[in-house]
Amino acid sequence: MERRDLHGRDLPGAEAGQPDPDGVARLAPLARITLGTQVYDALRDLLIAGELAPGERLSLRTVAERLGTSMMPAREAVSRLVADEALEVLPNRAVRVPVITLTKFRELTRVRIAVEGFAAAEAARPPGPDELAAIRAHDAAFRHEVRAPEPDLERAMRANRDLHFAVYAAAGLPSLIAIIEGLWLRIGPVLNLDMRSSPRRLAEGGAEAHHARLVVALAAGDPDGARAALAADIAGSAAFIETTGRLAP
Amino acid sequence: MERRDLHGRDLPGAEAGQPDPDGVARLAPLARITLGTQVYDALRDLLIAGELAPGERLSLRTVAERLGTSMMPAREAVSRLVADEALEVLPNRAVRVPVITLTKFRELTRVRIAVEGFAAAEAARPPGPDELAAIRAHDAAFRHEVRAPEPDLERAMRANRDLHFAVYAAAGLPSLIAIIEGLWLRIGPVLNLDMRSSPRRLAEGGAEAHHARLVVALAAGDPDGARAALAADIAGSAAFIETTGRLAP
DNA sequence: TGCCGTGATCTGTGATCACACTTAGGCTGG
DNA sequence: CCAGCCTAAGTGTGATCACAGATCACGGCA
Repeated sequence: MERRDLHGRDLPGAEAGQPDPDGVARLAPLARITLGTQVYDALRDLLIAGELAPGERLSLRTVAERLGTSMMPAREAVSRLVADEALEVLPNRAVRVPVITLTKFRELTRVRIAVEGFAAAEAARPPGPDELAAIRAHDAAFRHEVRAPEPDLERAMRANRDLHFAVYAAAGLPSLIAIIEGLWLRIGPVLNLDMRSSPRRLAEGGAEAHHARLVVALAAGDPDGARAALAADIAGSAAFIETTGRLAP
Repeated sequence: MERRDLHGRDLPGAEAGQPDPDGVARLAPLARITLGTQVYDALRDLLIAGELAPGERLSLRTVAERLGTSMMPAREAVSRLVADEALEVLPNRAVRVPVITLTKFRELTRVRIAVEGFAAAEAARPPGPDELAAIRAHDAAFRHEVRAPEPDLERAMRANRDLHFAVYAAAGLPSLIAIIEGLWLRIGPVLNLDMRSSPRRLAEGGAEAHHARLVVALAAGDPDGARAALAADIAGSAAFIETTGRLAP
């Protein structure tokens, strides 16, 4: 779903099998992967997966030691996450994952509906055949996981995420994807934490139906339908989160 | 326009005049302003103002020395700006202002129209009286500056920026403002650099007329009208930039 | 018993040093 | 005269040290 998700550098393609005419020409420039970036990705995954609860405090030294590096890469990673508002520094200089208030959550939801809805609409005019195929695959994976007698929450949420970002990728606007990733980074903790606490609700929110409508609209090249379906999906999960009442006032 | 723009800490309000009953109670917590943040703000202003040309290279040591700090705050500032995609590190580890390609510019423009257009629509339902007054003031300042016999480019662009962000602030969605600031940070260099090279074009782009329509729509509580006016404004200035042909293919 | 000073400990911030790597310029050898 | 290497200056990255400020628990005073 994301440009750094492979957690490694681009394969230089130097398999050294049979010699390749102008093989060097197809060498991609090595992806710069610094320690700071690796720490950033690690913390980022923890946040999106909801493994860091809102309000939980972080320590640069602890993070550094846990990941086997010095304090410097941890510093860079944390300061980047603070810039993304995925972490915050209290006036005491303490670093923690932000506690989202109810009003802030609603605000983020409105912004998500606008931005992600726009992305879905753009994806619908029209998506390429392989993009549509990828979307359908993630949709099927999500449906299969949710309908299973023993649903694997982890896989279901990943399928949901992959489905969403496959749609956004089909919009062909990379800068929009970066924006959406920033939004997910901020709602990830509350969203996935609550989901984790009550797994079966995953199926009840109507996500399955929304996804189905979304795929149909995309395949039909119907921007407004795609936007509406995605907005309903977001609104549905947001409403569920609000019912859990775990948000600060 | 922005939460850090004052470049200083909140006045503690301790004037030590006549004693104030529970005066300590009204002390606001001091705003945390680190050196790294100050460097970040300084570079940020340079970028938005177009004083750093696309392709221009930066050196941590140079920045640090110029601002009278050690290398550390410069590192933090630059890494944050890289995270915002307002700067980029080449595979050579060199840091420079990104050169925007024509396709990238068009993509950013489409995203801007969607996001900022949404903000304008939200601002129109309806803006508070003082918000509307602020918007009108910035609009008047811009018009006055553009119509002057000897237009001050600097002031005109600042009035334009203040007008836009006053509208976005009226939408009441802080996270949306942060997103838009990130977008402006990336188009700032190309936009303001080209504007600077041909000052008089400022008046020709029709910005004045678009602003007028925008203000009317906002006052009338007409979301669609506001969105359309703002979209036309963005599209107009983008079209002008493209005609200068300074963008990389 | 309740409260406030006080110490050790831990926090983020900034400075400084070490290192691998890139780049540009001058020199040498043809 | 030109191509080649090769040194020297400059780059970002990472580690380590120093320090002011915050936190928390213990112990003594009221």
